[in-house]
Amino acid sequence: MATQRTTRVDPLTLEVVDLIGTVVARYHEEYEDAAAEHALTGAQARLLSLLSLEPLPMRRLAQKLKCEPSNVTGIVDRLEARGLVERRPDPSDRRVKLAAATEEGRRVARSLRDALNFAREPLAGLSAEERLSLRDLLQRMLTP
Amino acid sequence: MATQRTTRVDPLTLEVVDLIGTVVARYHEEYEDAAAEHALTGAQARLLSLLSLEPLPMRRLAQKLKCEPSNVTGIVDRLEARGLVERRPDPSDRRVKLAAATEEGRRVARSLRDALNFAREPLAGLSAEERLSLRDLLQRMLTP
DNA sequence: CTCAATATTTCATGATGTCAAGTAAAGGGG
DNA sequence: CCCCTTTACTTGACATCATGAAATATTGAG
Repeated sequence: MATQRTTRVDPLTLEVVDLIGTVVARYHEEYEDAAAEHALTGAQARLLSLLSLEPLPMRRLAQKLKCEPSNVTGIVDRLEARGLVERRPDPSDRRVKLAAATEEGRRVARSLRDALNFAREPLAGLSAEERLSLRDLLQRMLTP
Repeated sequence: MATQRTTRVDPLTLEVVDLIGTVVARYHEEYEDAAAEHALTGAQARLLSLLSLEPLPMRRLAQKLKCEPSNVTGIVDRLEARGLVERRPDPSDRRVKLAAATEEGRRVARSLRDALNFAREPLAGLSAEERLSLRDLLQRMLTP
């Protein structure tokens, strides 16, 4: 009874899983740090990045962030109080409010993105061929 | 002035960065889901997983979780209230409190780990050779 | 027009996180 | 031995994030 379940998974897979865990931890740390340098929380930075591409209804934001709409209300409130985001009426549906990044908001989002790209320079240590290989492996991992 | 900064980064690198972002999002989602199935939050699951290996002083937990010690107090409080973790005195230093997983806590941690390994099965779609290749690429990415 | 469905907000609640202040113990220098 | 600084942990106050339930406004179907 209670045979060792760990023996079912080969060591190489465990090693790769562990490495991915490390990548995830590193990524998050850098994201939070970059956000903090702009006096933003992680959630605020993610929302602002989404809005820097295009205005979105509150409901769509909640779907993209995988959280409740009532939560989005608070995050947008705080960004709006700082002049980074504004609410606009949707001409085609008066129930809907479109959240949109202001000029200042887009500026901050751009700066944030640059900081992140800089932080991710570790990729530069890989040759073009290796990056191609990494891209293919990640793609196959994500679309089974 | 203000030359396009995006032109400095090649499209392949951006693509890989984007894929990593997707992996990170997927990983987090699955981790939170697995934790929620055990009625744990992400933070509680991470802390319990650490303690399932060995008891640790509160201070070390804060370092591992990259947060303030006062925060760890609350998380351990909640896990202790559910009988998954207990505080023990450190014989060699009476200031220190060692947090340790209980028998039940270790059981939950084991179940959580199995659920995660199951969720990460996408790796199974890669051949041993490909997993080796992925391991090497990730390692080189992480240790520049 | 009526009524169910949808979009958003508000409120209550809990978890997480920070910071500052407090308590207790360790450890060094006189 | 007695200060005095440092260290470990807890407590309290506060902000953010997250959920769920209830309220409001609007849409759109019958």
